[in-house]
Amino acid sequence: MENPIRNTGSTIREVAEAAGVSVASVSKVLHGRGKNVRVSEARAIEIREAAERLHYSPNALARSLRMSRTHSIGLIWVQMQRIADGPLYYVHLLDGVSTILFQQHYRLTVLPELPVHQPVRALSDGRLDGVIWCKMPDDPALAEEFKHTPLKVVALNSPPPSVSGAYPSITCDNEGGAALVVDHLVALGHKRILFALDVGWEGAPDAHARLKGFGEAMARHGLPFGTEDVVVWKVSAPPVAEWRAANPDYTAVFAWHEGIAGAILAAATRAGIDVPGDLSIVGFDSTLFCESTKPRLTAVRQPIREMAEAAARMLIDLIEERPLVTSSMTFPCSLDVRDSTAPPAVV
Amino acid sequence: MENPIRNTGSTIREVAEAAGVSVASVSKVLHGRGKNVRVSEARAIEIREAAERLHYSPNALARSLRMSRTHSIGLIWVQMQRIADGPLYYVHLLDGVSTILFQQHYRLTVLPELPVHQPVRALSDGRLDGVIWCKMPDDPALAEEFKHTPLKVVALNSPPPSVSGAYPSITCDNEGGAALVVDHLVALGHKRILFALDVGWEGAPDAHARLKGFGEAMARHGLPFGTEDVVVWKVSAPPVAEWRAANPDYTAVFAWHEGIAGAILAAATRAGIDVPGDLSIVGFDSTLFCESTKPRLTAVRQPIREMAEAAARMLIDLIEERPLVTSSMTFPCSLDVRDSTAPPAVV
DNA sequence: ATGAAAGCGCTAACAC
DNA sequence: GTGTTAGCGCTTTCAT
Repeated sequence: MENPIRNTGSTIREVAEAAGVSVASVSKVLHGRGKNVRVSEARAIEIREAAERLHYSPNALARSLRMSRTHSIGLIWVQMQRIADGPLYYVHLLDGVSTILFQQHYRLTVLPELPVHQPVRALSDGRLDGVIWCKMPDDPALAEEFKHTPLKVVALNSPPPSVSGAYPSITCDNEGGAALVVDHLVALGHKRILFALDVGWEGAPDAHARLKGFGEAMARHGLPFGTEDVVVWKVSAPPVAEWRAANPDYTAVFAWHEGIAGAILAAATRAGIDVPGDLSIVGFDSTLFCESTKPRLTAVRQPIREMAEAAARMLIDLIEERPLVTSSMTFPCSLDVRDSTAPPAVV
Repeated sequence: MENPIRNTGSTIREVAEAAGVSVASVSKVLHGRGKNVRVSEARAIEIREAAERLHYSPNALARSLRMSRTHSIGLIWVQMQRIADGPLYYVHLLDGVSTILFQQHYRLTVLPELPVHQPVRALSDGRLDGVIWCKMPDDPALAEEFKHTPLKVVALNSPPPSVSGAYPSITCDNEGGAALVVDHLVALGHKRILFALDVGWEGAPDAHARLKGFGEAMARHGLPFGTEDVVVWKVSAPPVAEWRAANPDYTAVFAWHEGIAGAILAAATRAGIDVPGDLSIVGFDSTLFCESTKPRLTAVRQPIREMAEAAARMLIDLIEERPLVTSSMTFPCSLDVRDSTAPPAVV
């Protein structure tokens, strides 16, 4: 490209020429920078007029290059896919993040994909002042990358970093949330409960934490729980009928997220299994989706909006070099009991 | 800021020095630019090694400044507010736009707010290659601004620009969608139908188009329709009970979007009005929300995801200066009949 | 109060 | 093949 097409209007230099002054004065008047530059009111007026006449629009790229500051932050949510079709987790997340960001005059760039090779380095290309990284894996390779970049990060819904204090981290109490489910089901009279993961997400830290909390709560109630009680099913076709036929003693299913819970519910209904009469189903992430199923899904609610807001605030503090109040926060979960759970049928 | 903190790692110059070559060679090897520069394989290897050693990360800002190209596009959806709580229109929109963008290696910046004064100029600051502008008003002041900026725009769900060919425009057939509603209600036996707008959105072009289509369809069926059949209600508290008491002859309500439809439904239920027995209710934008109400809402579906994808494709064509196939597209709507409409009670 | 000039990191034309 | 250099548009120091 020999003559790169200008994608901005006129430049500060053109304004300076039109007004018969130096670029320094224009910069001072139009953007209030350059504290050693003093401009008389008469000149200032001429400058503003010239800028108006030329439809001047400052080039933010040039400014950012100079200042090493973009006022844009990135939101990383790998595997987000079709957010409208799946769990509404990401929607609430986006809501919370954007609320704070815009109110603080930051821009939001969404990054649903990352280069597999050296993602941190790729992010450190100057365009972003910082990133909110959702479900960041606790990967030593990433930690190594962080050492060589000044990129600011806060982790959201990620496992605690193995190097303590490596980056601030915001999570919900996944284990406590899982315990809530067990307590609820046990109180209803359930004794044998299946835990369902979905293909492609088996390694998700959230999933692990929920499974862990589940196992511990079962133990606390003196109930048996082992690897045979965990399945990994495809959201597109959970083999509920087959599983049911082979395992008639289970009376409840706890799905690690509400999307797979919905899929299991649908499959059960198709197979003629009554929910909650024959089988209780619970999900994680209580969203609009849980209201739209039939029956409505009992689910754990994590305060994702508040968590996202906290993450955004923390990141801005980090960027603007304000001291951090806490370097990590854990939010409690609660349980929204709806219509997909009931006492087990008396056998 | 005297010593702006570098927010990127090492520079191309440092790599050049480390490898004992010129910056031109580094640029060529690392980014494949500079077609007049040829580099031997041996040198290339040294350069790559040096870059690795220094954890080099190219500065995208500098590159963009030089190239006048950022590979970022903006999505303008003013008044988006809490997307998770309201109609899911914006979620599907985001879904469609991001799908195409990421697949074409563009980044997405979301802009839920715009400066009231000279928004176009503010957008033309070099950071965005183009924008998808949702519900852009047909404002002469905007048109004037567009004349002085090279910013690429495609309008989504906006009225056709008064200056023809000013910018590509993508809409759904709002009038046809409204007609679908009337046809459905009339077929059920309804004769007197209320049209509901909501406070703050009375001026929305979409709302107008739907109202227009509604009136025309009523006329086509030989049914009366006038200003007395249109109300502007607050989503937070639609006065359904009062209206009902004063106007017992209406048997159906057509709300211009599903959010207000849901609010009307809730208010009716609270007032002891049976839906659809006493009153049928229809909304516009058939989303997950319509599945979550009780009864489920009959609503017009606009293919917003496809529209958003088309807008993104068009914008990229514009930016990359490929000839445009069409400068405007209108997508047809359909009607999702659910449980909130039924024949009117026989009086 | 004002201007000249250096430089942020990069690309590409041009010279050798 | 390879290096030199002139910008992209801006901020800021330093001289006047």
